[in-house]
Parts: sequence; structure tokens; C-alpha cells
Amino acid sequence: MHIIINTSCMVPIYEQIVDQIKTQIRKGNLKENDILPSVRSLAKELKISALTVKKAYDALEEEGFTVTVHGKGTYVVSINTELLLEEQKKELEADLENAIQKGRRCGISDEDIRSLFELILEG
Amino acid sequence: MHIIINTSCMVPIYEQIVDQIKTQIRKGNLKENDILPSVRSLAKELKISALTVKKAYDALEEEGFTVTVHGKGTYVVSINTELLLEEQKKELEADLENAIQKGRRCGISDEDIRSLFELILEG
Amino acid sequence: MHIIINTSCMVPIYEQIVDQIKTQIRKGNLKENDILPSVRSLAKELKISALTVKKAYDALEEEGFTVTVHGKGTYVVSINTELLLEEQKKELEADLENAIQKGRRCGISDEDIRSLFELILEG
Amino acid sequence: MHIIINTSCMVPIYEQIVDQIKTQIRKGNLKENDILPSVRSLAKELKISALTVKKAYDALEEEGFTVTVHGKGTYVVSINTELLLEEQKKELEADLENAIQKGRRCGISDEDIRSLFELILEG
DNA sequence: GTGGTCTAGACCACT
DNA sequence: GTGGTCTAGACCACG
Repeated sequence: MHIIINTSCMVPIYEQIVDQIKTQIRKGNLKENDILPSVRSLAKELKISALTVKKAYDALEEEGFTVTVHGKGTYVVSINTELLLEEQKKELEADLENAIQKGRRCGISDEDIRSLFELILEG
Repeated sequence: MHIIINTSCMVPIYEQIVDQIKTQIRKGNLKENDILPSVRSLAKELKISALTVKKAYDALEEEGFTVTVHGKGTYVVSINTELLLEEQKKELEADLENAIQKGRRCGISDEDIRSLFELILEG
Repeated sequence: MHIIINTSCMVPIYEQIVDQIKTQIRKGNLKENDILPSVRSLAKELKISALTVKKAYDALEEEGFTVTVHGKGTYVVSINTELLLEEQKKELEADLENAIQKGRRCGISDEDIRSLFELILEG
Repeated sequence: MHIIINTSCMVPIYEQIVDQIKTQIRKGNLKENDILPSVRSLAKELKISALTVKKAYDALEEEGFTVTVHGKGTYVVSINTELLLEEQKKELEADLENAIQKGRRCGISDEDIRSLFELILEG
């Protein structure tokens, strides 16, 4: 399971796990009926608490991406990947809008905001 | 004091106050030796907790924009507005970078990220 | 907050809390905009872990019965109590059906099942 | 061996096996000194894990319904079927009581609980 | 004070 | 082995 945890950024670990598993489902790296790593094994691999992994798995099941079978494991279910992409874009849109609004609140011109954005995207 | 609080957005109230006061300093609406409204009066005006205003004022003093004189009030100090603008841009840059990284982590293409960004900026 | 925890039965503590708060909302003991006890205070009162209370509150928010404001607390929102009653009856129905099916699987006659049921209900 | 496994219901598989074997003993389909199917063969027949069958057989032996002879198999022992029926009723009673208590905890009236019960029993 | 996240460990039930 | 629940404590952000 290729999951990268960035403990230095402010995004909760469990949310980072959710994001990346959702993306792997969308991209087809995880297919219907695939089994996710066990809570404990992923926790060990990522060197984090099992509860944190469990919280991520709970969120995935809540959102309908997986089903958990007691004593067996957590399985990927059939997903409309188109819909998932739209949802992830909605999240990105909200983040960008927050950043832009904050910049404007600070009195930074749209030109300057765009310049910064391009600088980051290119760099 | 013209400060607008948006309780529905996810930016903490105290941070909104800090941002807007810093911007007013940078734009010259607040000059050296000007006195800020008292913690209690601003809290009353904005209908928020005095503790929240206090936290914003503390942050401003911590960053060197104001000095607080016990029993008198909080005063604006001399500021290099150029430097301030740069600092605010750095913050914006960090937010934009976070958003872009999250988008990429979700596997959204740079073109799609740029399209979303332009859509929001224009809209 | 009158909540009774039965640690000897197999129903998870957090679920017992959810059930009882939902019922108090339905019965009008908890009204719109009422604030729930803080996570820590309820935990202390019930002599359980704060995380267990938090799990219950998270479930309530997930189901749309409450909203949580960071740093302030958890508030009851407007609820269709009719709908809630129906939902709770659905849960009871499932439990009763499970019990009946198990009885039948053991070869106990419907007459005997009904007798037992009435015996318990009458007390 | 006529055993029906319902993986979709919430009763553990091993418990379903125990229930049905106990019932067959009580009804006389399984008599003293009859041999149960081997763990592996029953597991294969029901398409479940051999460990699950083993757990069911262990429970039966624990409760005194069978004896296991190492290297030979698991045999039914002499049973007071009257007593067994009583025991199974006790279990049903506990399940019904739990359901009723939960319904009452949710504030559902005894009349409503009875109506639901009859609806399920008749339906 | 409040909630949000995380840890390290425990015990239980199910396969 | 698996997941489900719970504990007792920690640190952080927000008001």
C-alpha cells in the first residue's frame, strides 16, 4: 500500500489516508473486491496508531467506498469513479476559494494572486 | 473599525481580525501611534467574545505590529509596509501550495487545477 | 443529563448514549439550539472515557441531529421527530426479527415465542 | 447435514451452526453416539473456514452435547432434550428482553412494541 | 473553558 | 489472524 503521511502539515493523518485510498480507487489501483491492508498492518507500516487507521477506514465505509466484514477485513466496493473525481474537485475548489478570499481580504490584487499561483504550479 | 467577520467560513475569527488589521496598517488606514479600539469595545461591536479579540491583539503584538500599554490601550507601531505585503503574500503562497498539493495527491491534473483556479478568480 | 449506562449488556456504550440522546430530542427534553454537555463533562459524569462520548457525539452529528462548533460545544438542530420515531421503530423491528428467526431456527414454535414475549412485556 | 448459513444476518456463523446442531439433537435427527461430519468436510460443504466449524464444535463440547475423540471424530452424547429446549428458550428470552429494553429506552410504548412483534410473527 | 487529533495499550468477538 | 470497543492520557486549535 503506497501511502505517504506528512506529519508536518496540518491535515489530519486519517484524512490523508482517506484521500489517498479514494484516489487509488478512482485510478483503478484498487478495484472492486480488493481487500485493504488490515488496520494493524497498515498502522505498523505507517508507524502510526491503529486507531488512526481505523478512523480512516470508518470514514471510507461511511462514504460508501468500502465494506468491512468482521474478522475478515475491509473490501473495496464498486464505485462510480466519475462521481468521485467530481467530489474531489469540489473539495479542491473550496480550498482554492478560501485561499483566494484570504488573499483578497489582505488586499492582494487578483494579478498578484494569479502570479503566485502560476509560480507554485510551474515550480 | 471596519472589520467583517464571516463565522460561516472555516478561517478562525481571531485570524480574520489579524488579517484585516494588518491590511489596514499596510494600506495606511491605520498609521503609527494610532490606537486600536479597546478589546471590550471591539468585541461588543463584532458581537464576539472579548477573549477572541484579545487573542488577535496578542498575535499582532507578537508579530510586532502593535504595542500594548497597560491601562492605556494598544497602539500601532512603525511598520515597513513593503515587508508586510511580502509576508502576507508568503501566507497566501502557503495556502495555495497546500491546496495544489492536495489536488495533486488526489490525482487531479495541473490543467484541471488551473481551470478551477481561474474559474474562481474570474467568477 | 440523564443518561444511564449499562456496562453489563453487550450494546456499546457510545451507542447507548446515541440512543438516549436521540430519544430525549424526540421527546422534547432536548430542543433546537440546546447545548449538549461538553464531551469531557459528560465523560466525567458517566465515568467513562472522553473518546467514547466523542464517538457518540460524532455519530449524532453524522446523522444530522447536532452541529458541533469548534471551541464552543455541540448543539441540537431542528429535527423531524416523527421521522426519528419511525427510524427507531425500524431498529426495534430488526432486533425483534432477529430474535424470532433465531427462535424458529432452534425449532421453538411461534406459540412458545409469543408466550415468552408476552411474559417479558408484562414483566 | 442440513445446515443453513445466513451470512447476511448479524448472527455469527459459528452460533448458527451450534443452534442448528443443538436443535437437530433435540428433535432426534441426531441421536446418541451419532458422529458429526468432520470439521473439514462440513467447512467445505458450507464453504466457510474450518476454524469456524471448529469453534462451533468446541462450543458444543463445552456445553456437553458432544465428545471429541482424538483422531476419530465428534460424537453426540446422551442428552436430556427437555432440558435443552428449556435452555434454548432461555436464550430466546434474553434476546427478546434485550430488544424490548432497547425499544423502551427509545421511548417506544409497549403497545407499539407488541404491534411490531405480532406484525413480524404473522408476516 | 470548548472540541479535534493522536498514542499505546487493553480486551473482546469473529474467521 | 481479523475488526470492534474502550481506556487514560497527551497536545493542539479555538473562544
